Amino acid sequence: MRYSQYLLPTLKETPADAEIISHQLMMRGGMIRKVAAGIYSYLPFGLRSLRKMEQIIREEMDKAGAIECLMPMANPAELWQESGRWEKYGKELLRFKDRKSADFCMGPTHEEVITDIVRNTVNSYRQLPLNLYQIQTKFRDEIRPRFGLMRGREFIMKDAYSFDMEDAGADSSYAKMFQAYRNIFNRCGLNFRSVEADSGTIGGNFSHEFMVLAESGEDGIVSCDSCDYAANVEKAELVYAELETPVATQELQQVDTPGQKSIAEVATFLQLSPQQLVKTLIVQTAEDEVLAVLLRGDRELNDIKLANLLDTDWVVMAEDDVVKEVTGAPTGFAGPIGLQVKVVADSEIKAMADFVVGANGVDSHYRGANLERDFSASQFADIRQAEAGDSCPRCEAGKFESWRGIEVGHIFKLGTKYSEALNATVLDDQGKSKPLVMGCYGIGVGRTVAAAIEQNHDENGMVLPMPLAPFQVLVTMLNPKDDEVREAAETLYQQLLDLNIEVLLDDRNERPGIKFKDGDLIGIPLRVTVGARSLKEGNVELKVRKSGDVSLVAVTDVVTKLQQQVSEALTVVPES
RNA sequence: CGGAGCGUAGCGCAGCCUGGUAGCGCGCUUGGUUUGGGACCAAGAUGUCGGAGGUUCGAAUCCUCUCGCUCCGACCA
Repeated sequence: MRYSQYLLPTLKETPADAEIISHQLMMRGGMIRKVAAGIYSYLPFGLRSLRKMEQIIREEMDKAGAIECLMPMANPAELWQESGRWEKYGKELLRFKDRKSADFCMGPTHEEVITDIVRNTVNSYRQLPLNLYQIQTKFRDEIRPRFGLMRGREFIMKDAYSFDMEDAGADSSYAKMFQAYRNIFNRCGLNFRSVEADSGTIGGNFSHEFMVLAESGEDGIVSCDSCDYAANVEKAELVYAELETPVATQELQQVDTPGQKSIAEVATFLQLSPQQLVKTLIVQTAEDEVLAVLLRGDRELNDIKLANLLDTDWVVMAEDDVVKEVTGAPTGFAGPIGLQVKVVADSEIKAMADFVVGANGVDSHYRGANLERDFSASQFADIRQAEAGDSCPRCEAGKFESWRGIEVGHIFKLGTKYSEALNATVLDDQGKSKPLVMGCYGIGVGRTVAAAIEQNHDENGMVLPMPLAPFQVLVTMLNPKDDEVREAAETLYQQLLDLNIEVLLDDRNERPGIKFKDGDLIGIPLRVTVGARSLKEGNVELKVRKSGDVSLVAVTDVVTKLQQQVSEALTVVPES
């Protein structure tokens, strides 16, 4: 491709509404342009990366035995009503009517449609297992789209759905996808973790997320420093070897704490550390049940664990007036002593004695509070958020390390939730009708490219890994008006094209500074500079974008060298 | 959804408080000089000041409504 005839509108300045680095660089590098909130156009340069990502996914999915298909963006309401999600999915589901006033929605995911296909086309166990996937634009009307392609409303997703007769078969389909996903992200050259995750509202009982490690990640994850356990903090289990309640040494004593509401304030006021306090949260469940939750002062509630424990869809912090009603005090002074509502305590509380709690009165706390003697909890459980330094639940010695991650893939075992709702059954070898056991597997295509930039950039611009880079080689023709320079660059360009190397020739009539700056910004992995100075000696300059290493290479050798370096950069060492 | 902020040229912004000819930088066009890290000179083009209504002799500026966008919050007990 010739730069002079291409559309690659780079920006010198950072657009005001781009918050994170990948969004800024994708805008500045002429990859995307915003059309509306959370909705983007992919310009030619960005599309090339996207297509590469898609191709890697296709190859690995095909290799794992999945089959590509394509389902519609517009879904009829009937299917969604049948699964019950027309009501349940909420405002994220973009609904509209056709000219006959029939209800439709833009597909945010395609369980309904795929299950409909399979129930109408698959009748026998002999046709299984089956894994169908598509790469399709999804629409989810997010509350708050942000970060460019990272959380858009319209976005490209690879979604796959597996169908098996038995649970064991579904496990094997899941395992294949797990490995395919590892292969995909390895091939992209990404630093990622596969972590255990909560399956959320999609349902099912087992799930892994694939997280690209990056500071800007929206998820917290922990991984063990000595075994391969890793999990989303929403899910990460905590274990305590033995929790012995220390002997109480203090009497319960009320203390005035004027205006001291937060844990930090109370701890400072009483000259104690937050670990010596117990915080009492008043929460409400989806069913409007109000209860109190106890946590060590420095810990954070994991509301997903709590919701799972209580077998409810969600829990929220109670409103101030509810807190007042339950505790008799404004928020900030709740405590377990004398409370009339159910009390659920984090297991860790068992290991505490002589702690401080709210006294359910304005500007009042208790010191020297002790379990059983002063109050009791109806249930102890793991309900707090895991943190760095916590012990690994899977191995003896390990401690958690914590990371921020960008969720680029998520795989679920669905079970029979959708097949039962949509009556997708097949006959087994006994001639008996059985619901299919399903799994579903997603990858955010655009998000993965954004995550790759998030992980691979420097102060001058993008440093995309070779497998995702829009072009492999940039040939910079320094002075197009110099015949020798022009001819040498043109020849090189042609030779690279002949070898099927993806090359962008910067033949613009611009000053060198502009070409170098743009070259750094767009981050093509290998850059050859053809200029009069080196050419006099029969050389061109080869610069590796990532390392910044520059070397003089003879014109006669450069093609071979480039070919070698491109192919090396595309070679992935397979996982053992 | 709650809170905050912003909509002025393609991009980044000033002007608004205190109403009176719509500006700056970059980019763009033309000509010339330049050509190894975002050049210089000269001459240009470009705006429903997000939209609607109101106040006023007069509104980018004041008032009301509306639409769009961005950020923050959803761990405070």
